[in-house]
Amino acid sequence: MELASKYNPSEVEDKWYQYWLKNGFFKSKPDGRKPYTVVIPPPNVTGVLHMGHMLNNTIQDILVRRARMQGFNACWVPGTDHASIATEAKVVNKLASEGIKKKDLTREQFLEHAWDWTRKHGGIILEQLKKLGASCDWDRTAFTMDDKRSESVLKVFVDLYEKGLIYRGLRMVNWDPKAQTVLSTEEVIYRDEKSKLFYLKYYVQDSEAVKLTGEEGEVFHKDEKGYYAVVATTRPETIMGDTAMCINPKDPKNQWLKGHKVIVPLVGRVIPVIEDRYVDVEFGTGCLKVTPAHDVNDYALGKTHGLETIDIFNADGTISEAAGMYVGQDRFDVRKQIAIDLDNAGLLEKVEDYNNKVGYSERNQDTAVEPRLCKQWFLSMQHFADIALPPVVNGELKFYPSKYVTTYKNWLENIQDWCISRQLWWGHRIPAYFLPTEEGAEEKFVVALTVEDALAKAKKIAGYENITADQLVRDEDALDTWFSSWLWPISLFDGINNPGNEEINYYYPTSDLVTGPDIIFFWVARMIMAGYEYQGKMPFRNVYFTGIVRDKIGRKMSKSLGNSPDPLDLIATYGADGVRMGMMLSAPAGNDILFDDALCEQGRNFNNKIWNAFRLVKGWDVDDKLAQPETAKLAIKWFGEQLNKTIIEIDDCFSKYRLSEALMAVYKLFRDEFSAWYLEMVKPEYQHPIDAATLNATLGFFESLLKLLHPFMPFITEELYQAISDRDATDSIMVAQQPKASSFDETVISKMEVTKELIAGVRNLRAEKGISPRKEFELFYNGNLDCSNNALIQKLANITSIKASENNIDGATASFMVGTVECIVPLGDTIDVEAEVKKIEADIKYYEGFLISVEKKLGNEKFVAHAKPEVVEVERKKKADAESKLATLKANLAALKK
RNA sequence: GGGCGUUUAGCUCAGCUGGCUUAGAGCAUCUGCCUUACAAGCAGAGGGUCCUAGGUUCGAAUCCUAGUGGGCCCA
Repeated sequence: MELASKYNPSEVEDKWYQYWLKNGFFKSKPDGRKPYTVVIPPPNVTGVLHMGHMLNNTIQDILVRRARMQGFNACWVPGTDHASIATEAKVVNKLASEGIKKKDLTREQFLEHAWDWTRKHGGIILEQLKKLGASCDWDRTAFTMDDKRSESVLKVFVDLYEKGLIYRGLRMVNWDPKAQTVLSTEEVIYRDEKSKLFYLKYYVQDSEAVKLTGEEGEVFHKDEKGYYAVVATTRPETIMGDTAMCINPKDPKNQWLKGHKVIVPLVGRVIPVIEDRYVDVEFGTGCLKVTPAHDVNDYALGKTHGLETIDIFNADGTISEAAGMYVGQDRFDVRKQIAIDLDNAGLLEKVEDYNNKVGYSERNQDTAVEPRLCKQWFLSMQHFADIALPPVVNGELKFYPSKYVTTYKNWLENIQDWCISRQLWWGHRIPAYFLPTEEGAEEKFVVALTVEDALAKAKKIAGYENITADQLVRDEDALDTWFSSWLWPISLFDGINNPGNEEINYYYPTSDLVTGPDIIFFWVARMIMAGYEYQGKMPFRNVYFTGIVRDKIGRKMSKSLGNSPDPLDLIATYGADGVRMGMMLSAPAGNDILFDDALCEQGRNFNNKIWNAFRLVKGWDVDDKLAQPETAKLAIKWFGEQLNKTIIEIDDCFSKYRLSEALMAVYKLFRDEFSAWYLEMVKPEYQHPIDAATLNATLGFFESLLKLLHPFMPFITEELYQAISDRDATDSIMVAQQPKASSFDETVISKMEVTKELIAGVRNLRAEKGISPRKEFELFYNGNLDCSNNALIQKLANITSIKASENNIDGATASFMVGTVECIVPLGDTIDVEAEVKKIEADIKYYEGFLISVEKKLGNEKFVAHAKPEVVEVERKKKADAESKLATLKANLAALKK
């Protein structure tokens, strides 16, 4: 059968994926082998496959496929994440487009819509991953809100509450006014923003009583209405919530304000001037307005100084009744309006441009986060920091690249309690039940897995002995999505509900986690915490942090920029193998990858190279009676050693998670050593048969190469593995074993390097002189040449004989150096003396320069005295070699000039 | 503002414990070639102030100090 000269991935990829699925090669169940476990970072149910997923899952698949081929029981567990804020937002928007408002629905009705959404979109990414070749055990596909995972989450909540680690507290939290939910500190993104600094006048109430100190550095303001203080703020709309003004007790500018009261501009409220060292003397005027309900630091000041808190915002970011003015208007509209009103009232001293950082919601990136006082559920984190820090710091659990250990350490050493409640319906509803209480009395609640348990617990509370189930009101809020994700490596094996079961014992701790550094706190750190808390062991042994996929000019890929290619289009164009290779070639761990279609093109081209090498080998006819030529014996011996050497190199790269280097090693092995050299060495003459021994050895090498390539390029390697010889129905490359090597013969390889150099020298000469490769030459040499590969030199350089140089070779010659050996080719009358002289002179110049640098070293007594003897010896050898080369070159030059 | 990486060819990066033939790879570029597996290919070539300035050392891309540019994390 005639094979096309170009490889067509689209014809083979689906076929082999179906074959793998049909034969259950992706499935894993506990057995006597060692496990190799990876849990997928669950993609959002709202998402579609993007380049980040491509990179991340390609890496996971490479690791998993390789482990499987090393005899491990490889298990890659797929799944998706319910992503409460993002999904709820999408569902709300979808309903809005149908004219349905969330508040018109009951919780149950809304959740029905959300589940519909999830059923419709949730599996899309996983289906797309199959196109990439992902070898996940699909029977294990999980969802963070399926029954087992939900039960695990609620159990853990109850358990941590009973351990006293979960508490309810009134705190200043980050509020997303669009999603109308609280966020954790990690979900706030700070961005630089050009804004304005407003300088507001706060008149002193008893202006007549003001006594200036007259000290140096004093700054006061006075106009016809009396003395006033100036407060600089970026948020003038919050003055309705001001309950104090604060100065630094040591600030000479403002000593005169001590003990006075000032009047909030426009509002007219009289507030005290308090003193606290917290105030930055250098910022603005040194006078700080204190709004305890709307700023974390102000809240702390309010607590210390016993200030009133006035909450002037509604949940949606509009001004509340409590503010007394601008009620119902949006916070940013009010900022503009109040500046005008203040100015008109003569209460605005000045406005300056100012750069500051504003926090935005991670999920609604157009929405500025509002600090807000709320009662929320928190998880105490100190305990978790204490158990999660040591294993990473002492290297028991490894990060690749290791620089992230520092990031991790810094975070854990400055840990803050984790706000785990969200004012959302889509998610795990908090298993807490409130008891009826008097108006204004402190809230009472119980935490329990079921209403029955809750009732039993409630009845034990004094005064509630006769409470009934319908009097219990379950908390409306849901848990932060990460509160389920952090259990992922345990809950996937049902280790929370069913501790010590066969699967958790076998698969846990998992082996490698592959994820982005952006979720090191959200997810990685918290999984480590949960791992030690609930299993007493690390959740994974190694974490591989990928880089961020950017476009070729370094911009992050995003929907709004439209600079992200559709991964499925790429696969259609270059083949999954081509795309996988393109991504991996330039993706060292932790480094961002600047993605360019050209990378995939390189991948596709390499696929084609493999395909054509196969076409060549497949095209040979075998003749059993044919004796094996000397050249083939030499080639086979050498390539066997070269293969072993590269296998060791690849093993080393994988052990350090240097995947792109491992791929580069196997790429060069296939393209340069195997295709460019080995195949040329063993290739029979055109239309001649090959001997059986050489063909078998070649097919064996080819198969080894395919196995080495398989983790990177699963489809083409299966296609060729199946085509290279007849296989049983279940003999797949993906369950074959990787070739192993423990040693190699370096002398065989270095001898061949000299041989290759010599052949290249002859080929170069031909190219330079424009002499056909078909014209045969004799070759003479001067010096100590190892002749064991001469047969190969003759074959590949088209040389009739190789002889030690006699003194006089008839006619003109051309020569080149291989190491210290001079190679001479008689050229008859074709030589260009002038060009040859030029070339030799350039060589002489180089070696003279080199010799000087070496002699400088050796002439330095201190070098000879201090350096290690081996090092000195190497320098002496360099010197001798250079001198010998120079002697030869100079002799040639003299002969040419004669 | 605090902390942590990073800075090597046009681009992306190796370069480990200081010495490895006066600095490497892949890609890109340029020049030849439609040579019989492969033009999605082959054979060559060019391309460097190893960010700067000091220091340590017989010897620095490599170690130290300060700084520049750029990045990330935290506040």
